[in-house]
Amino acid sequence: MSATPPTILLVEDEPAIQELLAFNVEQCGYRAIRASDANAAFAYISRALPDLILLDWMLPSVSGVEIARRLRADARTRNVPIIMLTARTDERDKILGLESGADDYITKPFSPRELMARIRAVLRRRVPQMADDTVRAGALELSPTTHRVSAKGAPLDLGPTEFRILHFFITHPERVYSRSQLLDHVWGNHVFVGERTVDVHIRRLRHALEPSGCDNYVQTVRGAGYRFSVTA
Amino acid sequence: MSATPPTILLVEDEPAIQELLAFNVEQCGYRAIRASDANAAFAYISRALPDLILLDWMLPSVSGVEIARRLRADARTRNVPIIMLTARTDERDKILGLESGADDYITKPFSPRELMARIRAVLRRRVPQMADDTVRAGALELSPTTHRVSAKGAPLDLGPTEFRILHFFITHPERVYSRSQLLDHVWGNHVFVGERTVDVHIRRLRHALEPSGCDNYVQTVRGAGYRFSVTA
DNA sequence: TCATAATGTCACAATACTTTCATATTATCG
DNA sequence: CGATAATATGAAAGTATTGTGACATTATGA
Repeated sequence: MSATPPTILLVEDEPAIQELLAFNVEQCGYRAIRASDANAAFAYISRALPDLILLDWMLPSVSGVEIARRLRADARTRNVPIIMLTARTDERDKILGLESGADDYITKPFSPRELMARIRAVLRRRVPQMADDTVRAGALELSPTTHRVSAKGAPLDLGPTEFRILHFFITHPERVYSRSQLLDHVWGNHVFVGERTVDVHIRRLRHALEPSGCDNYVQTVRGAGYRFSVTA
Repeated sequence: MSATPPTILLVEDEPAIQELLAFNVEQCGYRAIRASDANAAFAYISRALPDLILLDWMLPSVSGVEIARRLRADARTRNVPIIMLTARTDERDKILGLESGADDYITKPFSPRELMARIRAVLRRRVPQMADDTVRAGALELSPTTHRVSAKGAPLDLGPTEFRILHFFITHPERVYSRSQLLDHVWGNHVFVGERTVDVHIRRLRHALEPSGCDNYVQTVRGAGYRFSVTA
């Protein structure tokens, strides 16, 4: 989250604009990957999934719309957020951009501020942990920026790992995550840590939530993993 | 989803525009709920979550931006898509709208076509990510991702095997499966488990379904096996 | 550097679940 | 209607999964 900055793939053929994008993106603390055509873009994507793709509408050979369509067709890349860059402003284009599966679009010339606002907005809804918003669930309140947690207004003392687990849970409620999924999401991809370790940290998290009665938000789903839910 | 049309909550104080929105929305086959201020909106939301919220920027007392912020902060409402309706077009407004967590915005006066295209786009990208792999049969609802089962809305408590059996049944209704076929499909191929074991789990499944009266969905076909069917 | 906190791992306890088995109940057919 | 086979049911034994406390190891900060 704050340890590894979100990676943004820029697909843009004009070097000047590509440079401008990269500068702004990195200015905001994101990692920028450059690609000047569809081939380069897919080459990168096949190796690692970016957290977001900035896609130029007009590209040599394969267009941005076509790239977006292909990304949406593949299960692996289906959920990667896409922001479309376009010079046209008329209504049909907007609609096409949205219909093609882009999460948002922005028209050239764009202001850096607007670009960044859109990037943050898209990241916030697609990768909730990435946005540093204060999140709430039931009686719990967690603020990533101040790194504080409170239950019913009373401050809680959590270790770093418990904090990250709770943050992940609050931003991904109602869904069961296996131990290995939690390891991937909270610890980082493919760590060499035993799965039972998750149990222990879940236990510590529950222990910290116990005084406020919020410990039942963290639910065991036998044979499947854990689920965070405000409702029993 | 296709059985019950998506519900769209309209938060708009001007009656004329509210009516216009409702007309268009219902024209598209959605269900429109009207609210003319923040109180009415939250009153509805506290009872049931809409599939999407159309939110006017300018509202009496509590603004649309403020409403969006509150919705995004709470885990329960965090994932409800929001489209912001605004009369202003200048950049700062756009940014505020996005920062507040809106999924999209549209400026007044809007064309019905654009409005509908945006609604569809937002619904398309938001719904599939949340567990809409939920399967239904009669009064039953089962969601693999949240690992929850409910009958007539009331949550059910099932063991792992019963959960898998019910999942298999709901996705393979109206057909008789022998005990060994069930063992293959639910337990896994060629397990060394006695066939009578199936009976026991069927019994437990029925037992769990009994309070809701759904136990007769699981039917015995003497000499052949079991069949799942909503109709007696 | 030392003191302190955080982390991961293990062993064992506590549960929840599965399977089997013995027995009761029900259906089917002569 | 009775004999027989198939299914239902309850409970006990067996198995797997999860909870928990203690401890060694590794970061972190004064």
